Amino acid sequence: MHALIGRIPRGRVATYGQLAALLGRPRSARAVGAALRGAPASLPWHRVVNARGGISRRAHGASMLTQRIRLEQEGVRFRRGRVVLAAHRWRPARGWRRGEDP
DNA sequence: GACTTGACTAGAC
DNA sequence: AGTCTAGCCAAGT
Repeated sequence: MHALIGRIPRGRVATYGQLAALLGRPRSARAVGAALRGAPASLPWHRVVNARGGISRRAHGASMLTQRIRLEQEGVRFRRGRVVLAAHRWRPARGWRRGEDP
């Protein structure tokens, strides 16, 4: 999971559902967020957004703004408060991860 | 090991 | 366009 998120390149974003699917659990998008909750600051957690490209709110409300700012600093463009997924969605190559394959 | 929670999503209204 | 609802299932209690 962490390894996967760590592979998201600068200036790109991935959705919770997308990451879940890449892990072979297409219905576990929420678990991705839950795992992110206690993730180390070293992870580019800010590159994970919801299916619409928006920043999901969490319990403390804060840090949503931080996420947007960090993304903008990486060159990610926003349109009406959402990431332009068409331009920034991460498209990982197939078969990069230690031998897995659907 | 049952019970609740929720950084999700897709579909309906 | 926004809001609600119902499935979902890994993490936390």
